[in-house]
Amino acid sequence: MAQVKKDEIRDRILASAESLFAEHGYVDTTMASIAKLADVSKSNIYVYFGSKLEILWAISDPWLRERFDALESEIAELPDSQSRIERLFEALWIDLPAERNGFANNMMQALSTTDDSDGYSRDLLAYCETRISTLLSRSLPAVPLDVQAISHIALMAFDGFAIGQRLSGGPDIARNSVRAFANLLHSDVQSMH
Amino acid sequence: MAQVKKDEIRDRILASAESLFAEHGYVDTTMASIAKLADVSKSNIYVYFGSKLEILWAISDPWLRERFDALESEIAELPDSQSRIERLFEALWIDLPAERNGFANNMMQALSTTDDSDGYSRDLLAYCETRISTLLSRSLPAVPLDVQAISHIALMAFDGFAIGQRLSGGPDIARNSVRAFANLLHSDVQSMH
DNA sequence: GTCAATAACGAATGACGGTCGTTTTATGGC
DNA sequence: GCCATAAAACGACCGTCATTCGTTATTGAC
Repeated sequence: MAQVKKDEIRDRILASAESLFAEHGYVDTTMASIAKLADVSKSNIYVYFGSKLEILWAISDPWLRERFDALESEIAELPDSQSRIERLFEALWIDLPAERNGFANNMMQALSTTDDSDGYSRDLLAYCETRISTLLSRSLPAVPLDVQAISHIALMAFDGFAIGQRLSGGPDIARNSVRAFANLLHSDVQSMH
Repeated sequence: MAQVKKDEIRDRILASAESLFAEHGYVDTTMASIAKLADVSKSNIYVYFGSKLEILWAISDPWLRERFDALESEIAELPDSQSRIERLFEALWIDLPAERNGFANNMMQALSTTDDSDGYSRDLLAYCETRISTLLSRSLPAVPLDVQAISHIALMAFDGFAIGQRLSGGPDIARNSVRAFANLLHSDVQSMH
């Protein structure tokens, strides 16, 4: 009995925001620029999304889920424990933080400035941690150690790598970290046999 | 030959900002409120500091250095490797992120939103990583593993714990992470003997 | 005491996220 | 096909904030 929200407009807003967030970062992207690129009035964006932050999560959520799905398939193909673990942390600490011009850093901007009032963030992070736990369990030949705690550390470090992406000294350090951590886990599990 | 900057004014500005950042967080603290509490005009703050961000670093820098000094003394007193390592990660992942109402999160806000143009951040982070490396080397009974890489991971995870402080599920998870990681390192080094 | 450099100030300025009042448009009942 | 209406869409506007500007007041050297 009235006009109805169009998926196409919603998608245009998301595509516009995604592109601009990736290029300039979350804080340096204005609602005006999102509106302009989407060819929609600024105020109309608020018909589709409650806030700028909500747009960010609407982009981040499916992106992360998709990346974890892809990673799960990829890891399942790998033959041995060592390579599975290494691939897991490589994806989490190198590939994901670098993807789409460091898009993950936008999530860190949001997480660090948000006042927890968004249930969003907590849920999404919890989801990620669960996925990491599953991947880790499947990657190891045996599961003697506290997988949940290790997964938590891995996720916390992901935050750091996401932020550090444009700062900390190049990809070499990250690569060493991946190798060192994988070795640590691997040798620990080995020693239990 | 002219009026001169007064240390007392500078200190008042820093004290005011420190208190407000701790209470409301970096983004929710306004220059106006800093000025008011310091009993200084807003514009005069810019005589002493180039920007709001510069104030944050002027507070963070000595704070971190002092905390590392204190931690170093504290760890030196501990009798065995296991307790030294645990204390190190407890300080880094629990105490420091919680201190002063989550002040470390303000640094994360700054790091994630800054455009690297500040050499500040990079230097300070490098400094922290060096301190962690030293502490880690001194805590372990032997140093077979890649201490630098492990320190890097520890610092990256610090970022995550600093952000997660107000989000992630309570202190229990962090405490488990500390224990799990300490065990991991400890048993790894042990196995080398 | 005078001079010049600059600390200190109050009043702008420009951007930004978000809201408001109004207009336009799609839709379902007739 | 037409009307009533709810909601999408819009442009103007608001409040807030970091930062800058033009001016005044203070200081130390001579």
